[in-house]
Amino acid sequence: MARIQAIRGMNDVLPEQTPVWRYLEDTARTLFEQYGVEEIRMPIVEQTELFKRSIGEVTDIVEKEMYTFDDRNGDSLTLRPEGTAGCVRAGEEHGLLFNQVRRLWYTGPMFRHERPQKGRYRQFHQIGVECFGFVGPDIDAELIILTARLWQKLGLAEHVELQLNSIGSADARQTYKTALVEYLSQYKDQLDEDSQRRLDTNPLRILDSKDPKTQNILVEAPEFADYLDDESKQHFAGLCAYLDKAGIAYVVNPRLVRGLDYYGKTVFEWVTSSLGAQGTVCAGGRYDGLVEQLGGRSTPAVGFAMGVERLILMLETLDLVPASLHDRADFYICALGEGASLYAFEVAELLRDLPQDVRVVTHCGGGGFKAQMKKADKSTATFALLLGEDELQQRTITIKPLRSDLPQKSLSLEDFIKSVPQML
RNA sequence: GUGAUCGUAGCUCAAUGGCAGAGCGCCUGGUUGUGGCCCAGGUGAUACGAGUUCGAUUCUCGUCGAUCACCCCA
Repeated sequence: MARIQAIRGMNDVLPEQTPVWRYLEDTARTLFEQYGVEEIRMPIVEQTELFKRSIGEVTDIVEKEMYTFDDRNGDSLTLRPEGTAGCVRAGEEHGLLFNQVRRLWYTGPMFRHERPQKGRYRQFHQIGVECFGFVGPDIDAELIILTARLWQKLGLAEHVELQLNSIGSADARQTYKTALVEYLSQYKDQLDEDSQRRLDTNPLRILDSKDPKTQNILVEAPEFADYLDDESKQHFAGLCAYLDKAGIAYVVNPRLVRGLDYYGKTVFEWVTSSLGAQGTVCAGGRYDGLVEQLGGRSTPAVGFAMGVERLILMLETLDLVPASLHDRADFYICALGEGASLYAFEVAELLRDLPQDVRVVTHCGGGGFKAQMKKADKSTATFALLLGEDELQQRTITIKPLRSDLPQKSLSLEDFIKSVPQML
């Protein structure tokens, strides 16, 4: 009797959880509309090549974390590990990026074959925004201001910190990378194992190594700020000016780098200490080279993605989920006897006909009033409607308030329906 | 991919190399038409597979899964 289970790291979102998910999604959606950001929906599967070309061949994501398989016709396909590549592909394919500006957002599942732990799953969800065609730092600032407003709305503002950095132009990064490798190579033996490996693969990553000895060596390392190109410097200064004016606090973290190859200039992360090891809840940056790299015309771009599971985890641990989210019924209709049950359905449909989207649960499955009332209580309904022989004969409704001490009363069906708008 | 801890009822947890317990939940009754509180009764479990043993839920191994951390990342 081996039961079939969900795939490791791929979670069901149960009815108790879905209201929180919707709360987050709705809040974000409303906010995006306030900023003129349009929704786009992309497929979950893309050609493997798309991710190799955008994320970078030597990144961990591409090397060992992608769900890649051959289609029946032999094409190599991959479950998307992130949203940016697909968004660029779609925008490019449909001419959305040609000679114009765009603000786009999307949400959905992403897939990475990692070992699951708190705030990290194999199927996880992101809400992302990507903006195309804007060169200046104003759009970078706007995106950060947008996210800050989202934390405000969700009550998370006190629990997240904005970290900011500029990783400069590709040339500046290359020059710095060479200098860093040269410096670190002197101490190669003293570096931790992972950092020794990264010396060849991704030296910038060594900067945020957690190993104390490595951190010690880094104290004397060349500073990236000294290698930053003038254009990136100005861009960064411009961004900071916008943020200062908007009153948004940030920490410049010179060690902040990105795991994906396509970033340049602005990078930022919103981090929290309330989630354990997975502290990043939202991260993004500028990627001016990506569109061209994927075969399009050179187009400046900047974007970010939020980790939905991580944000929900935060809302739950910090007890910031509004209790009202779990209210899901206005009326629970109890009926005793066959005739009354038919009457109950009639009443229920009349209620649902009303213009204000009344939420009605009819009791199905029989049983006495006592059992039905228990269900009514559990249903979160504000009122129980009791229909028995008397009500059926007289075409009346007995209304019992469940969340207050007000007495129950009986009304004619017609009067009841009329009074519903005042009741809710 | 690496390491540590761990899998007992729908949920949270007990216990034992020899009949597996509780609380919550759920069902019924205490009210032939009334929820919450209370009382009584009922329901229901050792992840899967091998091994050791007279006997394994307990000991060993494997598989699957969970949790936390590393790695990586949202």
